[in-house]
Amino acid sequence: MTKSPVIDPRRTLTLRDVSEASGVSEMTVSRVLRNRGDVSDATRERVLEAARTLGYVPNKIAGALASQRVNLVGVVIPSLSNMVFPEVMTGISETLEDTGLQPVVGVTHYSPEREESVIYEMLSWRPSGMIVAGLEHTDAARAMLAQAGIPIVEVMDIDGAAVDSAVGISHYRAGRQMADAILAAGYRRIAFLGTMMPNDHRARKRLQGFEEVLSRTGLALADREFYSGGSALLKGREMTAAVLNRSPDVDFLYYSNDMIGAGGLLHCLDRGIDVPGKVGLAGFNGVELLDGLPRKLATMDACRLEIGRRAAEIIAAKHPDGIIGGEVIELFPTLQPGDTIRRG
Amino acid sequence: MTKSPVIDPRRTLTLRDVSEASGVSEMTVSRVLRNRGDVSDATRERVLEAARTLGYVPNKIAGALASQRVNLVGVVIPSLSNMVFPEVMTGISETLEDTGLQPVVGVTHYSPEREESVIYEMLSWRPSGMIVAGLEHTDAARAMLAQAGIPIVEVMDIDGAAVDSAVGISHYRAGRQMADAILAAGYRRIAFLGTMMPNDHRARKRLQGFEEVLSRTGLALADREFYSGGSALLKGREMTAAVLNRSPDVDFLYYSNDMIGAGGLLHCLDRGIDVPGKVGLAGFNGVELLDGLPRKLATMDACRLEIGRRAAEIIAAKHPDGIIGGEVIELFPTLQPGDTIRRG
DNA sequence: ACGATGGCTGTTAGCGGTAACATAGGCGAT
DNA sequence: ATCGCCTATGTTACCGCTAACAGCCATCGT
Repeated sequence: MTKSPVIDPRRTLTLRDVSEASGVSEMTVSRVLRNRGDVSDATRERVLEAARTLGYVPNKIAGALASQRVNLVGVVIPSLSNMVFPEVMTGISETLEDTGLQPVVGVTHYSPEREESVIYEMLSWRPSGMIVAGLEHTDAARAMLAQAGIPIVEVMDIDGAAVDSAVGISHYRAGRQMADAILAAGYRRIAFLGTMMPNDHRARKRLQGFEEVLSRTGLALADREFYSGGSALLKGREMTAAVLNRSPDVDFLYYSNDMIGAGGLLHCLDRGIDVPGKVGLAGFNGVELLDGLPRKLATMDACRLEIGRRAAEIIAAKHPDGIIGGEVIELFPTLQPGDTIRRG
Repeated sequence: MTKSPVIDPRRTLTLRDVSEASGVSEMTVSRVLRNRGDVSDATRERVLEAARTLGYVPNKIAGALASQRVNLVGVVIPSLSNMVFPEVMTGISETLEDTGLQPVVGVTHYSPEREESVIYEMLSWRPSGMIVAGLEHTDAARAMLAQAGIPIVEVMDIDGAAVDSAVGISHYRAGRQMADAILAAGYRRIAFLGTMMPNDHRARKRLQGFEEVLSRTGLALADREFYSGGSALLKGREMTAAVLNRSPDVDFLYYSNDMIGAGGLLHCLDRGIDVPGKVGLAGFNGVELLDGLPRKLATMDACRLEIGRRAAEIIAAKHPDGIIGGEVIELFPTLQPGDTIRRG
């Protein structure tokens, strides 16, 4: 607006302002503020002093455009409201901390279309890398990621084809493993309780692995119950009540996540049901919340922190020039039997 | 690197590529992609087709620099791992959704220094607005925010001086209100259990209000216990056990958040303590987790969703030219007595 | 027929930095 | 003194896009 030479006191400052205030060229100021190249101590002091008193904040937009370098890493996750993704974020942040890279979060609410648009939006800021939850994306999203020319890490899941790198666990195998443990403990009439969401591919894969093991033993799920939305703990209670009413003879409840599992556990204890004698329970995730429950729910930890760390390491690794990528890192969750499965 | 005229197939695309592929000027392409200005339908189609087949993703860095407009809103919060801030985020996202603005999250881990650096980092991207949790900041951070020339909204708390606008509740008053309710129910030997963190100013203010009411009635806290880190639910149990051992005659436990309150409640129920007859309990926040507990913990909701919404509305409101700002919106939490305070 | 009008497209000049190169001294070795 | 070389600083040319303005052409009223 103001093209007049009159100095607008509310105009935001530029390098030129600092340069004039300290009597050196803009380039020198730039060098001081980025700690790059040789600058004499006297000059450095003068510049820093000027920048400080003016309250100069550099414009990274201009800097990024000129240098073709952006210190941002896009992180695309389905949700922030269940404990799992925040913990992945923690792992990412920790690891990125001393690399100068900064995570930027986008949330998709489990919608593929939203995911596509979030990815598009993020790529338009030309980040140095992208971390995306899951392997399932729209074709357009996959194409954009593949073309972006930056490291891409798909996290949480490794059952499928990755665009570039991947870090996660096999949910399919996790489901099988839990089924094995449950069968080994002698349970036979097993019910599944989980989310309705058709786009929660990881829960789907766990269930698939789980059912495969059952059917190979000549069994099938005795009952199943789905939910969506609401307080997971409360939903867990309600679903459990529904299942136990409908199928009084079930002897095991397999939940797609720990939160509803915890609700189910509380319900069983309320009803005075013998856990794990009459009914066993298991969840998934290994959330620390469980530590405070009256009885420890059987679960499998999803290696969330570790996944975040490893993903960030891949992004931060300066694959100098030749972008290598294409790593797939499988982590192995451990079964935590807790107190809700009969001990062999 | 490649200054040669040879086309690098991995070079990222620019407007020029789309312009050449569709036979119109860059400017026209830009207009099509932004839906701005008049473009004939035929041209529009041709451009969109070209952009789609090439897989062009605009460079917002260049766009932002040229237009001096950035569709980002910085959101600075202490943590993602307790349910409260994600819910504020939800309110913000919802409201920003149809404004073209996009939230960018930064996490401070309750450290003022980290907060300062996160704010600096964010301002250097020249966002359209900033939403920052709390009113307590370093002098430098406050100065940067004040000088930024964009709307600033400080959220959660209104007990103090705002840089620009503020949306939140009075935690001081919330503490007083809870104390009134507890005293009214006849409890007299009251203990406080809360976080150690010196930078959780809101918990501090609640406690301050709480103690003021007690002391005005000639009472003082019968005991107090602090924690930091770890599973809040478990910590709640442990702290509660410690307090009940040390001070067997307390008749009320006031927790600084619902999560430890829930742990405390579970502990009391385990021990078969008469709640709320012998011992009453109350927390703070109104997290939906509580709905699934065996007994509903008394709490006060912190209006988190609403705070997020109102803050985003202030940012999104196109205060055309004349930046008005300076609004302070106080919300009023409601006391939810639940089942853990004796009913008068 | 003619300027006025309006729809559509192109041209020019930056936005605020940084890479790359150029330059001015100062100093020791020859 | 001459040269080379290093240190400290300045100059120039963009990065990829958009605001602002300048054309051009068909249509329209008179």
